[in-house]
Amino acid sequence: MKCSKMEIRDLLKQNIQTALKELGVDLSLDDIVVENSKDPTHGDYASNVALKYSRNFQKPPRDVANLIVSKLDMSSIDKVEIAGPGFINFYMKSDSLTNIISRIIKDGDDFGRSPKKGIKVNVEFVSANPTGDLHVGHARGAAIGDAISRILSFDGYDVTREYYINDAGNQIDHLGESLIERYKECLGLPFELPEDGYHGVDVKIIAQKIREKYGDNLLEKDNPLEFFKLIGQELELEKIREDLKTFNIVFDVFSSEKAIRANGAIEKEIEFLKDHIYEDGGAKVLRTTDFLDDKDRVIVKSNGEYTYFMPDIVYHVNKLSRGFDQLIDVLGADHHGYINRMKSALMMHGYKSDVLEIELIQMVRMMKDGEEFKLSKRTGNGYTLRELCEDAGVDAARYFFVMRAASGHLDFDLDLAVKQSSDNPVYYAQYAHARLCSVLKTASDIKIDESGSLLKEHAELELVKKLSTFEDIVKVASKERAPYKITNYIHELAEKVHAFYTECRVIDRDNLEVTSARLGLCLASKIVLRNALSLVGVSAPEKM
RNA sequence: GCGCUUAUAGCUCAGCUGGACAGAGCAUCUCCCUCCUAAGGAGAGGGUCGGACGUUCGAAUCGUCUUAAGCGCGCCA
Repeated sequence: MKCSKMEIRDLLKQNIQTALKELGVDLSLDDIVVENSKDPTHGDYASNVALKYSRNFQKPPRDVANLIVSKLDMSSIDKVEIAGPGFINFYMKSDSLTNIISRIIKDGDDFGRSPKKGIKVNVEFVSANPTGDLHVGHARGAAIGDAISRILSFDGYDVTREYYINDAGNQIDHLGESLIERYKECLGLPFELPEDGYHGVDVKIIAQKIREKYGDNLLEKDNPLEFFKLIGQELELEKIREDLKTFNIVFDVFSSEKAIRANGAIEKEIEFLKDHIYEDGGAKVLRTTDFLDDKDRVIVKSNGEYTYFMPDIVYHVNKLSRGFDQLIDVLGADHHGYINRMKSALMMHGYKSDVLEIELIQMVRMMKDGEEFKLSKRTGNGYTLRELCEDAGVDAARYFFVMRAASGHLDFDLDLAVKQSSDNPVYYAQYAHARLCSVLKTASDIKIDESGSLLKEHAELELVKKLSTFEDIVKVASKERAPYKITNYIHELAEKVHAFYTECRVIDRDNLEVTSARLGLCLASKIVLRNALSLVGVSAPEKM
């Protein structure tokens, strides 16, 4: 038997590579494609090398395929077929497929995890202004940002989750002003909410809290606005932190714009960039068109104020100065115009354009009874993350947000998310896990066979094959920053588990050998399902 | 006007970076619990991959053009 440390696909690639070498063609492993056959009549694995490189041989693809096949090492292969225009289909010996089971059981929670790469990645997400509750748009960014972080970390990156607080802009001024008016309202004084202030009930609640905590005389302070700004923001942030915590997300770093601006950081940055800056009508403009942008960007307005872009440059430079090799910003899709200007600014610092990667998240439409809704029935305000967690549950919410490619719009079907049935993909997957746990528990007195050598039923081998692709899926999801690949995988794996469960009865007291082997498969499947679910922040219940 | 994104089954989406008859899930229709959780399984119908041209042995995938939708283009954040 071959060494089991490697995936079968990689073994086949090597096998083909050496065969080609003997035929005088040198290819790297990356040039050789071996895929899991979608169609079982095409074997377990298939390769198109003969088609792809038939030119090198100046022979028809099928002849090339024959040549390659004649040089293959057949020790782990049951049979090989040449099909269609020249595909090589591999049928593996079943033990070479099933010996992954022992490896999964041995690695447990770490199955699929890559060794540390020593690469530091900063993932910035949510970064909502502390001026109100998180809404569903933030929630999708949160779910995706956190899932990306989990996946990268599992794939061996050193990940820091960061939240950027815009606490220096005039949003906070508006918050302070609104709070003062709401505070007056609490005291029974005449009040008038500022036009561009925050009119929501949540601000009123915070005003009440402030009154309860700090008393009725706050307006007599020297600078009540500063006070309300500061306290208000603190309370808002506290709320956001709590909501994120119930959403199962914990940030490593909260960065404050104010702190980053301190000590003349902006002025120093302007000095640093001076060769790329010109004046136009009293404003300072950054020549981003020298790099990737299609338009130069104002960084200092003619009235001397900074645009939003300016401190943001400082912030990104700050992040890089903290030693990160890679920055990832998870932003709403409406920020796409922002990508090239920020990259340009970083390039002025000598960074390559791809140190910063921006994941754009498309809008979420909340659907109920087949219709879109935006507002909460209870408060009349925007529908918040907190309400979503209450209505749909954290697991369903996180799964749904992540289940589609970030670049696409998402229709969030609340009815479906709440439904406890097979239509609901979250329950489908969790149920598969719970079923496995249930079997393992019922048979806890029976020894588990980890070799997999007795597995030969179709449903068993299908499941095994699915298990063996997990490591590959993780790498792809990591590379593409694509959590939805994980949920797709979860669904496929759950499918195979359910099929196996119905087709193959596991516990048979009269046939302990087969029972043991199937228990091994159950355990391995349970482990992989759990690991996959944890990558998207969804729990794997033992019982449902 | 310029730029970005999207277009695949009635609906919501995959399609592994060019391959073998385009796949799931909902929804519709059949069938399956004397047995480890039926919150499950097996099967059926449903598509000229927005349109046109091109590159290639081979295109949903790459290129150009075109149509439609969303978004961005301010000394806004």
